[in-house]
Amino acid sequence: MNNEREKEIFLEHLRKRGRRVTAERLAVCEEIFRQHGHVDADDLLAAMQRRGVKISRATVYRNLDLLVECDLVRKYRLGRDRYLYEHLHPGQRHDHLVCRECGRVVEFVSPGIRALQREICKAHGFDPSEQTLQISGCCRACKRDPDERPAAEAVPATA
Amino acid sequence: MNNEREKEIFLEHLRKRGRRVTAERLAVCEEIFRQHGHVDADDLLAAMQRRGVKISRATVYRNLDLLVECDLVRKYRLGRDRYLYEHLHPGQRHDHLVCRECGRVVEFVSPGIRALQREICKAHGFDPSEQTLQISGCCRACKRDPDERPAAEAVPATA
DNA sequence: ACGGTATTGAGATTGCGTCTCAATAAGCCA
DNA sequence: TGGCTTATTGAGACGCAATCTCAATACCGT
Repeated sequence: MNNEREKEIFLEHLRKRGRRVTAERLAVCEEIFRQHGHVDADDLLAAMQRRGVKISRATVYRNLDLLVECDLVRKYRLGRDRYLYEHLHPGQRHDHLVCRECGRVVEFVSPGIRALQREICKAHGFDPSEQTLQISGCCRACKRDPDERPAAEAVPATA
Repeated sequence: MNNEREKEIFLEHLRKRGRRVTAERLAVCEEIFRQHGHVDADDLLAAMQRRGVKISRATVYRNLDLLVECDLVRKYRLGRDRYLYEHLHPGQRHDHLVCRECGRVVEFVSPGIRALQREICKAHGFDPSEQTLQISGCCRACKRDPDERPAAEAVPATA
């Protein structure tokens, strides 16, 4: 993983807009790159503090938004709650199945759906910047054992 | 529009679960059916109060959720903000293009995407209850005249 | 190294959605 | 129909994520 390449994208984005490169910005950038799957802002803050980084909650929010601007991070709401942030590898867009019972999240990629989305945008003269497809329902495990929920805040099984 | 048919679905849903039929429930049901496009809970409350209905905010929320349960109303977040509620005509599922500039919302239907979604669910043994596809970006009008935004909180152009 | 100015931090603030609990009323039954 | 049980309502409190405020800090062009 050459995070260097992506960090450079971030720095470039900052410079291009005359924004400053600060220790906090680099720290947020590095931390979100270290994370796998979906994290919320407080998770990230906690992780950074555990690592000894001194940074405030507001700054984490602010700088995550900067990373979203340059497409290195995706920001969305999965279930219904808070925002989740996810490190976005260039050219690896995916969508989500979310189980309402156990919270498990499964990622999937569908080139077919992607293509149809592009068609729809073209038909409407619409210039897409972000596309979110999210299917919530009941996963295989929960259908089988409606009670025995696999560890509530679940594994982001990348199936 | 025979809202009668749909109102009956609601009443049936209530009875089936031993829940009571109240004036407030009927009022929320009728009001959301009267609305076109997407409204949030407070819009709906205001509309009802304007109409002389006496009802509390909490009750609006509670009863909207009841309507969501029986698939007469869809509840989701469009941009990033609050929940939006939308009267759902049976068998007319659609998805949304949302313009980040002017807020305009365009609905579209894609049977092809629907079919692919079903396939994906099947492949994962996933039992879907709600599917949301949302594409945000820049609409034709805003691309043409980046400044002249058509009436901020926009028309739900059903194209 | 200096100075102008963007950025940060700590805590206050906002605002949606939910919860609380006493008062009310729906609906079953005699 | 009237009485009784219990779900539902209303008013306001509450929780909580995200944003905002503004003085202190530190980035970066000169």
